Amino acid sequence: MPAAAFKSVRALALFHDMADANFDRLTKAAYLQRFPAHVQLIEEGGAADFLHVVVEGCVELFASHNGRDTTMALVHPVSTFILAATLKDRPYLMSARTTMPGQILMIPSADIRTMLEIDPGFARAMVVELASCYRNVVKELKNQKLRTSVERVANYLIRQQKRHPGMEFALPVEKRALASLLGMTPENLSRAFGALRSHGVEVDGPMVRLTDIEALSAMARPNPLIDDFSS
Amino acid sequence: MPAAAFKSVRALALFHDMADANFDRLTKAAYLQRFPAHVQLIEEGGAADFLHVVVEGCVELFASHNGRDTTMALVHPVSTFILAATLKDRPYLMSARTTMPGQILMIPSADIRTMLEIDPGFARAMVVELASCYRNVVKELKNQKLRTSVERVANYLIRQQKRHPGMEFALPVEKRALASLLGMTPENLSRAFGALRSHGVEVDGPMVRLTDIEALSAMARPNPLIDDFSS
DNA sequence: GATATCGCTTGACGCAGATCAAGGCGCTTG
DNA sequence: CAAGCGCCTTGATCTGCGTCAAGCGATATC
Repeated sequence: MPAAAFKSVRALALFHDMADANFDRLTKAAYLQRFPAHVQLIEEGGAADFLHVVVEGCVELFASHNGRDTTMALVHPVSTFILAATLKDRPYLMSARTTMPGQILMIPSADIRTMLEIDPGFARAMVVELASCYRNVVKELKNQKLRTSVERVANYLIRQQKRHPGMEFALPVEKRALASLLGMTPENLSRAFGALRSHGVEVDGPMVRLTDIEALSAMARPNPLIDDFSS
Repeated sequence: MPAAAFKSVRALALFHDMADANFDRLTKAAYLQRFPAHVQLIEEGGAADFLHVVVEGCVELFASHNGRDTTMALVHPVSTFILAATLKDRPYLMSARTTMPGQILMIPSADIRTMLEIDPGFARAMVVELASCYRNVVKELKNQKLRTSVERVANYLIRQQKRHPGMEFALPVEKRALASLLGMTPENLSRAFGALRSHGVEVDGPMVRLTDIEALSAMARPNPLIDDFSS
């Protein structure tokens, strides 16, 4: 594995407290692979043979049922996904596909489970990581059940703005995927952007500028117990 | 703590691998309390001072935002709730109230976190427990995003039926709470029951009889990746 | 035993958001 | 450069579900 990738994975909270020897052992058994855009990495219902780490690019987690399907989350570098299935040795609950070219590190699940037994630091880090994942899904569920679609869009934009230093930022994925993540159709996302124009939202292709955060916040009513993905 | 309660808590997977001395220490610092029905135990946003265990009765987890509120989960004996907030030492994301008289064991969060450091068996069990919680919320999110309200009701009934040996069973909570859990209004839950009559669903007060599981399943389309809460 | 209260049901209505259809724009491809 | 395709937008229409309002039955209260 290239030194840069090695270093960035090592820096993850999940692997930070791990003994050096154990981390080396884990990465020796792992594969770092490049993928083009729009490649399906895992399929819902399949066996959880690998823990995946997005090193570069972006991965969309989605789920299907009865012909419908919905985006569950977007995973950005550097973070892991489908940790829980790996640990429980249970089928994946979500499928995953790349949204752009990137690099994925795949670590055999069996090695992760072994490491859990022998490295207490890793076990503790895992507890914290899983607790965070759990809380993030709970927030997403609250977001879905307690807000209208326009409110979800508005709060999404505010959250994105906070991650970016400048005045404007680019949507990280296609609008159709964003719409699905927010639990709405692409048509209604367009209309929502239109409705938010009067609250200082300017959308031009993938670029977004929020010219009046005050006004936008007043209608969006952000709530740390839903929107703060770091707590 | 009475022997019966002690034993049932000890039997939880979460505490099963823990050293005896550590479990004793944990329970010594804990409070077992009786509560009447409809008492709020914790408030969303509050500090996570205790890990709670439902020993008897039933607890409703719910969340509020902007005047709306929604039931997030129903917790039956014997299981823990708000594990993640306890571990991360972060504010609760959900409020909790009893739906009937019962007993709750409250273990100081600080003790749980200490135990995580010193008892590797506990840390491992915690990983598995959190992974299960995470997967259950993911399933709930899929349930919400991929199904109509009538489908959610139908699948809920099928799930309940599986837990009960006999021909009929009682709804575990008031219909209004059930409606909220299923992401709909009480009015629409009534109408959904009406619509399901033609699929062999007979509802009389809190009692439910499914006279034609085949027909019900045909319309509900249960899916283990959404409905199987044990995997 | 009359009355009030609460949980549930039923009907009428309105709205948010899905669906259907058409058209525009920027990209790729020959 | 033209043709074709994918993504997005806009408008028209449909519908699932929420809201509002009234009524019903069981339990509680005096």
